[in-house]
Amino acid sequence: MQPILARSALPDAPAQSAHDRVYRGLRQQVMHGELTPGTALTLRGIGKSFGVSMTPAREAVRRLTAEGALTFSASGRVATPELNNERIEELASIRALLEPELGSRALRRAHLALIDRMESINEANARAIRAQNPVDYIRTNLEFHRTLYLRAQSPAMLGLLETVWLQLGPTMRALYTRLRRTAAPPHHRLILEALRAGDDAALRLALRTDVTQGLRHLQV
Amino acid sequence: MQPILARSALPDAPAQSAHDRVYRGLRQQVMHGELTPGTALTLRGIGKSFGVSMTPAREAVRRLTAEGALTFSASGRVATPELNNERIEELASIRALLEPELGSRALRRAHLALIDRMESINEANARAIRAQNPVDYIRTNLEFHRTLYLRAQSPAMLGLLETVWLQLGPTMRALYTRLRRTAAPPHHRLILEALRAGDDAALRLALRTDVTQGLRHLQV
DNA sequence: GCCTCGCATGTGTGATCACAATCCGGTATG
DNA sequence: CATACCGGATTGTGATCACACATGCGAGGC
Repeated sequence: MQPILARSALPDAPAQSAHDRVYRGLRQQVMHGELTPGTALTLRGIGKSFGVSMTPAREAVRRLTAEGALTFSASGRVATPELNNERIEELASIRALLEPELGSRALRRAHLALIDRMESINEANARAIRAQNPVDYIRTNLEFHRTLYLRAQSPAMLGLLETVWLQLGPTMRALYTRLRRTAAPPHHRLILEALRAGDDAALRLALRTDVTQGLRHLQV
Repeated sequence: MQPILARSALPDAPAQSAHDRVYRGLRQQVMHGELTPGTALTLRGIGKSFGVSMTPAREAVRRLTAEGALTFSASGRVATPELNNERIEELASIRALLEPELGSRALRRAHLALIDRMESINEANARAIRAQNPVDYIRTNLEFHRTLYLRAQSPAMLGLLETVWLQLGPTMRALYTRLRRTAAPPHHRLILEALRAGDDAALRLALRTDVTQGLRHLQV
């Protein structure tokens, strides 16, 4: 069964140029944790794997480094970021700040169909866990949150949040393989219950703990 | 007298390549309100004004559009963003979310020298108002806030905030010329007082009102 | 006088190239 | 056996070019 995917927020619309295809492709690889921290990339390599020259690859990389999805070494070499604990905690606290706010804004507009959709994504998330598939797990987990936040009608805030997700992508992948979850994240149920009850305070709390819980047990 | 300027947070350090010079130059022009909303730019024009070819200009523009400092029209034309009221309010609410948090984090580490520095920047801000100089006004105003937030030791959060400032740059310029302030922003005094008193709640409130006040009276 | 069509100009895009810096092998040396 | 060194291969950078397309101005028609 095909999971229902909510469209991403940042890249607004169609716009199919070569560098844009490369950008979206790389962005997805990073955000969904297909790359582990410290993975080295080369412009020529990126270009070849997307069937384009260096020029569009360079532009895509510029965009992604601007969003923190990739880092430049001093000599201009590009790689996925290796975050220290301090930075991870800071990014987690930003999530803990933004996500309850987005959830709260979405709450007023959340109708039953949305909750059903989230429920279905959450089941796909549980399947990914059973299948020990880290990429699917990360993807469906973010999908779950994004589906809610899209209802907040706050594109700028969602864009900022996706930037944070992007920075955490490779780290989340490394984290996942380290602790090998076997059960679904318990807070997703709480989020859904709070949504159904229309309880703002409970929703904020559930989102906050879901975010901090996932990243707390990390010792790099 | 030369105002004391706190270094920006995002572009970490030295790194002097051609595209980086262009990036920093454009970024400053946008953030400080040297460009009004809707100003059209061309890659060749940018390149010429910085003495480089199109290539570095293109990369700088990509970075800046990724941060929301510039927008692409459908045909790839680049211009400073023209924000609608909805977007302005959203960005203001993001500032109202992030800035009290950053201020609160800085409060614990704020010593007297920092407050003195902010006082001095605030005087420069008042001078810019008397001189009817919008760019200096915006620059010193942001400098005032950034000087405080740098103490929060939260580079990722400050980076996100600067992205928001960047998006608001041209709009703040347009706003400034519309309402022609004649007095210093009243909330800066409250911020300084809360800092001196070490009062977290008062500081959060003062920052929040300073941010929302400045952008509330805007009807585009 | 106003609108429409068409062409000249301007503009972004992507490919290619030359170049300098960096990295990474192996080899020689202590 | 470990370490320093050297040279070839790899990599990012910036310039330049050809091309397709959008834009806008001017001429012609209504």
